[in-house]
Amino acid sequence: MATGRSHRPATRSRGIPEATVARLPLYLRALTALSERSVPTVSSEELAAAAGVNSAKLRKDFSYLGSYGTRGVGYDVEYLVYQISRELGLTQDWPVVIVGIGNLGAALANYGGFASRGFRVAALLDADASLAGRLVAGLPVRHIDELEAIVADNQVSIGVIATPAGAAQEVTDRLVNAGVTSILNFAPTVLSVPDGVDVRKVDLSIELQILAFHEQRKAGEGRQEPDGDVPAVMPA
Amino acid sequence: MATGRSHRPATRSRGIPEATVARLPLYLRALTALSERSVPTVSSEELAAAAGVNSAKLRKDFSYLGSYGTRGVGYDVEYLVYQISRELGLTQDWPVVIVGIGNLGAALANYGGFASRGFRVAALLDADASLAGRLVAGLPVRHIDELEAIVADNQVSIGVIATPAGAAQEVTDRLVNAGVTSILNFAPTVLSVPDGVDVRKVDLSIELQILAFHEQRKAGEGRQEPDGDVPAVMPA
DNA sequence: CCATCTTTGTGCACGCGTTCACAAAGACAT
DNA sequence: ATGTCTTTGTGAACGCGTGCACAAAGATGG
Repeated sequence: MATGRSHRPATRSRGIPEATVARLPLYLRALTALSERSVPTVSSEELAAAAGVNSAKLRKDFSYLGSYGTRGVGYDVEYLVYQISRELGLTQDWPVVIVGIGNLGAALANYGGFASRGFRVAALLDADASLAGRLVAGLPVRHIDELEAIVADNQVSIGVIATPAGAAQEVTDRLVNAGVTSILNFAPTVLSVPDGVDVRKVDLSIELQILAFHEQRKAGEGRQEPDGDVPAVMPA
Repeated sequence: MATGRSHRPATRSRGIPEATVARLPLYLRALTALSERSVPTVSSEELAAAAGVNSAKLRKDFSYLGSYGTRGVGYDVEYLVYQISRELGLTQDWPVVIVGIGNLGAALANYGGFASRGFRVAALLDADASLAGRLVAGLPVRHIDELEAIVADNQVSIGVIATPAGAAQEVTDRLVNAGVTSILNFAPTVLSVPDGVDVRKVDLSIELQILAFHEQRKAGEGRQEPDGDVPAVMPA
């Protein structure tokens, strides 16, 4: 089994650390909000508070992009919006297909955060033929068998998987075969992909489990734990 | 403005590193799949492949929980499922409320990964009164004004926010006031919470933007980039 | 033109996370 | 019982990310 690498082991793409790249969308959102309020400039301290990060970290992040600030003044909001957008590749059009139009797929199709950032939903696909033709977010749902043609015709390079876990790998294989090189996976499965294909995973229940861990710790803070205790079930 | 800390700066809760905690749900899922296939034992190598991680990392992760493996054999699947579940606090019942029953909220309510891991949806809440009473995933949608009573009556400690960004902070304040101490936030906003309250964020569009960044890098690999060039728009 | 004040950009140190590589431990065969 | 073989558990090294703290840079006022 060719187990594809899901996420690069901290590849520093063109000198920009992965951790910084992951924060750029955060800054971009905060800056967009400032821009809509016609705020001309912003200091690292203010912007950091708005984005929920440390100001030193923010300044270091920006320093990887270049020296876009003015000492004593701060950063020009519009200019920075442009620079970050360009760096993230959001100044160009990214056609995406969403596969699996259940509740989650519909939520994604309706999500305003996509269209406003250069992402264009090229098509909604589902294996359920009875869904075909129904309008979701103004787009007709199309049958999964049209996948290859749609990807080719629209030069789609990004696919979003919102199918049940069982279908995710097959959909992935078809997407990759058709030419998709980036996949956002909402299905709770580990996907195998060839080298050169990026996969990012969003798992709804994992986050909840992490919260439960910390919540348990809070609750059991005063209480005496049996801790190293042996459970009822013993190993073979 | 009291800007609440969103995520602890790598607090090592009870000796278990945060990074390890974040991977435990991954292992748990892989182990559950093995358990369903009645596989009795599994080696770190096999399990690591199934979970999509490095085997050395997996062994080190498990070593924080204790010595649950048998050298020369591997790990007992059932035993490990139990240990990880207990560590994550999934052996107990966690009532959660979901606020904002749009497409995303409905998707979350229907998501099977919750119920199967100790999470019980105590209530679905929405500000839209016309939704009240409608059944989603077998549960009636209730009005947001019932929030405080529901949280108190069911001893809810975990809240899930799937509202539009504009409503997220107000909902958060009400949840926290009512006694919720862990929040999973799907709204694209930075939430302010008092100390002692955990917030985890899932942002649908951020992941897509990170993919776009890498995709752009792939596309522009051979091409000559102007790179440090000055854009048409100049800063003030 | 000079002094002062604000805010950036970054050198440096520290700590966490990852990975390697191997000794210890146990299973299993003879 | 003894040796071999498999696989765990972990010591140690390394690299990345974070945050402090400050010098450099520029704005602003006199």
